[in-house]
Parts: sequence; structure tokens; C-alpha cells
Amino acid sequence: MAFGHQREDSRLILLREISQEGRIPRIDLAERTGISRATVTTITADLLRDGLIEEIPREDGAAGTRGRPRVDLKIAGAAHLVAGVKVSGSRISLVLMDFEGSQMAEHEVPLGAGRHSPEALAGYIGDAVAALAAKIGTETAQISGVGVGLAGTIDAGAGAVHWSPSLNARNVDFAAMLTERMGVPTYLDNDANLVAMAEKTFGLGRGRSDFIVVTIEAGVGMGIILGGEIYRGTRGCGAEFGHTKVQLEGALCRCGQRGCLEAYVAEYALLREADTALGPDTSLSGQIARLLGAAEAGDPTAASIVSRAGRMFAMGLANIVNIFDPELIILAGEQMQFDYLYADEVIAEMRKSIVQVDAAPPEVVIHKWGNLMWARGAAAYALEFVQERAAREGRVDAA
Amino acid sequence: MAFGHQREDSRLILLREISQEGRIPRIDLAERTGISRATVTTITADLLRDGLIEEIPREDGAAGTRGRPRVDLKIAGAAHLVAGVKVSGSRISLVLMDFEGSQMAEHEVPLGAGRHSPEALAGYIGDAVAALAAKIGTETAQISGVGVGLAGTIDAGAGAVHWSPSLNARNVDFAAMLTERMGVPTYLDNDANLVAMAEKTFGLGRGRSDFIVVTIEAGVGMGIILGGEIYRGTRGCGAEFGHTKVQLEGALCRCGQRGCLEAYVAEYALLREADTALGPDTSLSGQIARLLGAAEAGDPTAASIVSRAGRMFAMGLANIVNIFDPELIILAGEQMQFDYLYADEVIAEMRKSIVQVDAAPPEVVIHKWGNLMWARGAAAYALEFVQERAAREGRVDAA
DNA sequence: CAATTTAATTTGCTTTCCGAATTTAAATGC
DNA sequence: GCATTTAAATTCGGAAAGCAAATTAAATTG
Repeated sequence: MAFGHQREDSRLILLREISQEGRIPRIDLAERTGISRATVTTITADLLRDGLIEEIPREDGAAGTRGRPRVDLKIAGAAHLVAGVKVSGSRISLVLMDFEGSQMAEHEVPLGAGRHSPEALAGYIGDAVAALAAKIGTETAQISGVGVGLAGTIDAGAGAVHWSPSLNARNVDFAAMLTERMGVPTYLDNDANLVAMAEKTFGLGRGRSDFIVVTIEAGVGMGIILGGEIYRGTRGCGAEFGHTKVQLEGALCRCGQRGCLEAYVAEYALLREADTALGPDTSLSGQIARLLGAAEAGDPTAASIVSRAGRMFAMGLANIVNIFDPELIILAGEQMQFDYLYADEVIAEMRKSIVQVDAAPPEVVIHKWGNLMWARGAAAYALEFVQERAAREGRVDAA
Repeated sequence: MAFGHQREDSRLILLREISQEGRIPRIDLAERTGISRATVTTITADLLRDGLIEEIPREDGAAGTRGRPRVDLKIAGAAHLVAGVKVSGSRISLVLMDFEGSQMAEHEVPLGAGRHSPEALAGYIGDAVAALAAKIGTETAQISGVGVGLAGTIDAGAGAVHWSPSLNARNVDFAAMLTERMGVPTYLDNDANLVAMAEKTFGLGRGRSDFIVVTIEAGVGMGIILGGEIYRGTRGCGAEFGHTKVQLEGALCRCGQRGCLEAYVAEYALLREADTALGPDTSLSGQIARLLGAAEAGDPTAASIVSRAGRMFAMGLANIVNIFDPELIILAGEQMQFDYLYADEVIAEMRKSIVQVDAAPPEVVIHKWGNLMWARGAAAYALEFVQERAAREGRVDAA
């Protein structure tokens, strides 16, 4: 029996397949997974009994074919609840999802700027999750898993925060702390990885197993999906795209080193140059807009600042492509203000800088999303764990 | 039964473990693999019957312990033969290995410079393999697998050569051609990957599952091992470390682009600057020596050339670390003449350029090896496939 | 030489999952 | 309206993998 060796067993494989496809008949499940029809019947019967999946009664569109009609299966939304939490500098954003991935509620609470003690932050998160659950008239105890995204260097496997701008302590076993505080299994990850997760589950990376997500906000982040899994490096602190070097002895980065990509393309990098070129301005975002406007209007200094940022970004991106050879790159961002980095010229320049082979260069897509995407990614991350648990446990005791 | 689903089955897991450990008693196999002792007994009995492994009669050193003595198992060298082939610009290098990985013979034949037709090159390789087999009084048909390493962009999975400096045609289904020509399954890969393979199997990467190998010869290459497997990118043409960009609008590379790492550290890059600084020289390697000597002696121009190459190399290396966060980097090279790139200052500079976290920076080791290491990597690559086949087939008909 | 210790094997059983045969639920033909 | 066809789903018997517990084997110790 394949029981002792706890590798991916067929229950999980089928559950994942159903989840990914949304709705799918048994015969297609057998086809896609290579599991025999007989076994698919047995296992899906189990999953149905356990309340993890449901049959969809009629497939209206598919009339007219002879033979016994296929019966689509889907994930039973009601089986579980998961929450996704994103902690940013100024607030905590949350979403509540059912087992199907449908959003049930969202919630935001302000968070005092600066660093917090781990205990305090765990408390804020716990309270926010409780408030989130209350929105659909339930409570924290009914949630099967919570995903939490945090900026900083995080060891997702161990659930530890090595360092984060939101915490005033280093090397905190934060996942365990949250799990204990809420009484719900909590999974921690770096926020860039969560965007990758969101793209994989709901976004443009759906169905793709190898792609890279680049995010720009205050800094430049990257999430890498290899073989359908988040790649984290050995110590869980790889993918520091923003601190790859694009210039020897280059511009000063806030990490203290020189020549980091971030030191050319991040907001603060443009601001300091804008101040030099256009004179200081009290409004930060206003100043960026002024700079872009001046560049547009033909101001040579402003244009050179913006164009250099774009070319540096293209160079950094090309390096990623040369190393990973991904099939898809998703440029994801919350704000429109980084449009100049996502411009066609920049992408074209990147294409010119990669190693030329016969195969087509990687697809590059731009995906703008709102604030809650981070939290949705966190929820998707938790959902994977909950699916795995649900598949492993024979029966689920939904209250 | 786990038969229909052909995932890694226990036979292969145990065979691999024995192979990796060299010699290991059953009880440790059970311990390490998580397979029960009962099953280990059953499976190893099978493997013994099939002649794939052997018991080692006495373990002399381990006397003095109570209880029934452990009986070490090892791979049966005689079970299979594999060959490794490396095609370089001027010759074909080959090694013959037994199933244990012990070298049985080596062979080298000159190869006319320049490009060859696929048919011709397949012929040369086939003849060379036959000559290799003849060295131990056997023939090609007795070899169970051949690994072949080639420079160029190669799709290892498909066995296709997109482009290679050794071939005068593009997109050749070269593995199939060799398999047919020799009547032995042949596995193709990029030569940088083979060095990684050699390091993993025999070298400093032994027992490591995540590391990176950087090679310098004419160009700069990289092999990436993630999770014990060679990472190849989506289209099998990633890891182009030599063409990552280290300078915007930088030095001209032979690939036609500007600012590639290679354009600062490769032999030809140093040569063209050396010619400018010291005047031309007819002897290529002599000129490099002259340059290094002058730098050593305090010539400021020469020193600046060499030091810039070193700093550029450090920067490229730091980028790799920032992206992958490997536990180990192996700087592998055939020749001593790149010592200046492997100098302590260069490594120190790299360390300063990576993102600082609490965890220790990756270990960096330098490994110099001879010409046959490539071929040994190719053989190790073929060996993996032969092991897999042997584990899958119930019985092996050794002639 | 009996007791002890540890490794390896044997035995009986459980679990998983397949192939083949069968049943089911429709559409179609007459 | 009823037999026929078609395709999906299910049932049934069996085979393989692999475990736990009991047993056997080979050594040391007192």
C-alpha cells in the first residue's frame, strides 16, 4: 500500500485538479490525472461523502450528445473557510474565502505606522480576523486556516520572521505565535510570494507551472513559481530582485549597498533625482507626477531620469530571463504610477537584451490590481494547506 | 497497488540511496528513506536477485558492537556499463563507467575544428564509443546508456540541439540520431549542466540538493541544481550566466549585445584590452599571462583591466546569490588562468554585494579539474537514466 | 553457555487501485 | 413508444505494495 510513504496521494491529486478546473466530470479527471475511472469513482464518492466536493446537477449547455451525460464535480464551498491577511505599513487587509476560493468577506483595519512587538501585532491580526469572521456571522474558530503576508525576510517553511519592517524584534517564530493566539493553523510568507500565489490561483498565472512575478511598490519584489511551487531558495530569502546589481559602484540604495536595481527604479530613487532636477516638493506622489509630466513635456533632465530608470529595469528583467528562461513574466503592481517602467519601450529593450534563441521570448503581461490582491494571495496560500489537510484526513467535521 | 501510477517507486528510491551512500546496511536504508524494514528486506532481496546490488561480506571496522552485525549493501558494478562523451572544439573525450560509477576506461580522439554535419559527428562519436568499449575488451552493444555533452543551446528533455558550435545545422534531433547509430539509449545535455552533474555525483556537490556551478572557459557558463535536479528553464535554455548584463550600454560581447558579463571576464575580453594596453602579441595565452604579470608588477593599466574583470564577476555572482539564495556555489574550471577571478578579493566583494540577512552567506568553493570531468558528468547523467530503467524493469539480462 | 542486543526476515494483513464487466442515463431510430 | 446505441459511471474480484508484529539470526557479554 502507498500509505506509509506519505507522498501525494490520489485524493489530493483529484481535489487539486477539481479545484483548478472549477468544474470537471469524472471521466476528464481520469483522463487528466491518469488515475483509472474506477478509482476516480471510488475517491470522488469518498470526497462527496466527506462534503469536500459536490455534483453540479445539470450542465445545460451540453445537451444534444448521446450517451449518459457527464456529471460535473466542483469543490464544495461550504466545506471550509480560509482567511488571508496582508500586513502593510499602515493597515491590515483581510479577505475571507470559502473552500472554493469565493470571497465571502473583506475587511481592513488601520495599523499604527512603525514597528510593533510581535505580541501586539499578533493581537491586532487576531482581532482583525475575528472581525472578519463576524462579518458573515461566524467566528475565528470556524476558519480552517489563515495565510499571513508580511514584508521582510521570512522563512515560510519554519514560519519564522527573520526581519520585518512591521516588527521590532528579529527571528520571531511568528506563525506559531499566531496559530496559538487564534487557535487556527497559520501560514506565513513573504508578500512578494503571495502575489505570485494569487496570480497562480486566480490571476494570469492560472494553469501555468513556471513563471515569475515582479512587483513594484515601495521596493521591487519578485515571486518565482517553479513546477507549480513557490521557489524560496535555500534559506527562504532568495528572489531579492530589487537588490540585484545593475551598475558597478552605482547609485546608493537604502540597503546601504550601491548599484541595486531598486536604487534606480523605486519611488525614493526617482524622488531624490526629481528634487535635484525640479526643486523640492512637499508632496511625494505629486513630485513623481511632476517628474513624469516634465519628462513627457520634453524636459531633458526629467526625461533622462525616467528613461534611465526604464533601461535599468529592462536590464534587470533581462537578467532574470537569461537565468530562468521562464515562459511567462507577470509585471504586477498596485499603482498606475509605475507605468513608465511597464512601457512598451522597456519591454522591447528587455527583449533585445536576452539571449537570442529560436524559441519565442517569454510572454510579458502587465497586471494591475487593488490592495486586496495581496490578501487574496495569502488566502490562496492557506487554502493549499487546508486542501492538503482535508484530503489527508478521512472525514471533515464541519460544525 | 502503486503500479499503474508510475511514480518513483521504492525500488528506485532504494537503488538511488545505495548509490549515493556507496555502502549502507538495510536498517539505515529503512531509516533514511522511511520505508519499513520489512519492505527494505523484500526489495533489496529483489535487487540482489536481479544483480543490481551486492552484499559486502565483512565490515571490518565495525567489530565490537553487540547484536547481529549489519550487512552493507552496494551497487553491483558489473550490472551495467555507461559511457560519457564530451565534444569540444578540438576533440572528443570519453569515459567508460560501471554501474557503481567506477571508471573503467578513458579515451580521447581528435576532432577537426569547426562545424560538422550531424551525421558525421554522430559517426565520430559512435566510432569513439566503440573504441572506448574495445579498451576493456567489450563492444558498444554491452553499454546500457551513453551521455553526451555539447556546447550550445540544447533541449535535454527532447534530446534536440537547437544550435551548437560543433554542428553545421540547427534544430537537430541529435539524441535520436545517436541512439539509432549506436543502438544504445543516448542522453544529451548542455556541457555546463554536465559539470553540475559531475559535481553532484562525484564532486563537491555530493549529497547537496541545491547548489550552483559556475564554469569559466572560453565563455562563462552555469549549471543549477534545484532539489537534486538540473534546472533547465522552460525552454531548456536558461542559465545563461555569461550573458547576464552587468553594465548598461557596456562592453561589446561576441553575442552582439552590450554589457554581458562575458564581455568583461572572458579570455577574448581581456585579450582585446591587453592588446590596447600592452601592444599586440601573437600568442594568445601568452598575452593573458603578460597581462596578469603586468598587473601583478604594478602596471596601472593592466591592474585596472584585471581588477575590473574581478569586480564585474563579483557583481554577476552576487546577482545569482540574490536571486537563488543557494547554499553552495562551486566555481569550477579547467584552467588555472582564471585564478584572478577566483581570488579572495573577488569572493569577498561578492559577499559584500549580497543582501545581508542573519543567515550565513553561501559557501563558495573552487574546484579545478581536468578535461575528463566533463565526460564523467556526461556518464553520471546517463547513469541516472540507466538506474531508473534498471529499477523499473524487473530483471536485467546481463549478457 | 545463557542472556542480551541488534539486524534481518517472515507472516499475515490492510490498503490502494486497476481491469473487465456491468449498470445507468441519456439520445436516436423506427 | 419502445428497442438500440452511446458514453459515463459504478461494481466486483483480484493483484501488488508495503506495513506491523512476531520470529529468526548472528553477534557480544557475563
